[in-house]
Amino acid sequence: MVEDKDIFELHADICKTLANPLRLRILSELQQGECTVNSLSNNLKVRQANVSQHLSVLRHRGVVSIRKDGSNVYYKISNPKITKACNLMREVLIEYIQDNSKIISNH
Amino acid sequence: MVEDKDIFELHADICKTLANPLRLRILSELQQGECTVNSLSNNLKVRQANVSQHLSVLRHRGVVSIRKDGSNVYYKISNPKITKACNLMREVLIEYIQDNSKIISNH
DNA sequence: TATAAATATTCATATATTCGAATATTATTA
DNA sequence: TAATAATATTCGAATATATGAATATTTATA
Repeated sequence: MVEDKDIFELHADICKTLANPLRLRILSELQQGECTVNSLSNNLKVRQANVSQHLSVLRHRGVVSIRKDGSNVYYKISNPKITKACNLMREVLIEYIQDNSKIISNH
Repeated sequence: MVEDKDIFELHADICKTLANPLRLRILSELQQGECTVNSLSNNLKVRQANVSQHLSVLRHRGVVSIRKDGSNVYYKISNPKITKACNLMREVLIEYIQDNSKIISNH
């Protein structure tokens, strides 16, 4: 499948993977270090099945990887550049919000 | 609208904006410098209306901004960090592809 | 082996996105 | 002002995505 896609489609797939608030919250948790499905579920107050679904998306697109220990599955961010890219976008967002509030407060 | 959303939703919106192959191709063109709708349409071999639709998405989410000159509209990337974030993701992608081809060639 | 805990999957419904086709708007120029 | 060029918008159909509910799978332990 991956081989049939051009670089822009693959790139879009990565962005699509990040384009969900809950997946971003999960990734934000995982920036602290690896975490099990249940911990994520509890910390984020989101149903286990739902967390699991999103982790599946993240995993199949290579954004996170796993380590199994007994019946626990520990998830972690597979490439630190993912975190960097996310943080860069976060900066853009902050700047954007600040600019906007400047404009609003000028009126 | 923006004020009603939390940081993760806004972040997801940015990612969503980048999560389309054609929009990424447009942004890739715009990395060379500002460009009109028609030039983009011609360079990318995509219908003008379609390019215009995607530019509208990019603009309303603050990723690109415009400069008008007569009946021409010049589009450019509004924040260089967007480009950096895109390029970082591209690096992740390249690494991912390389790792995958290693795995494939080992079999 | 029966039970429980942790995780994953499937299905259905609701919602969002994409594109082409058609058409509208805006600005220039004959 | 009529015609043309550049750009934008609207609509509908096809496709993709997200969620909850229900259930299945896997692993550990009594």
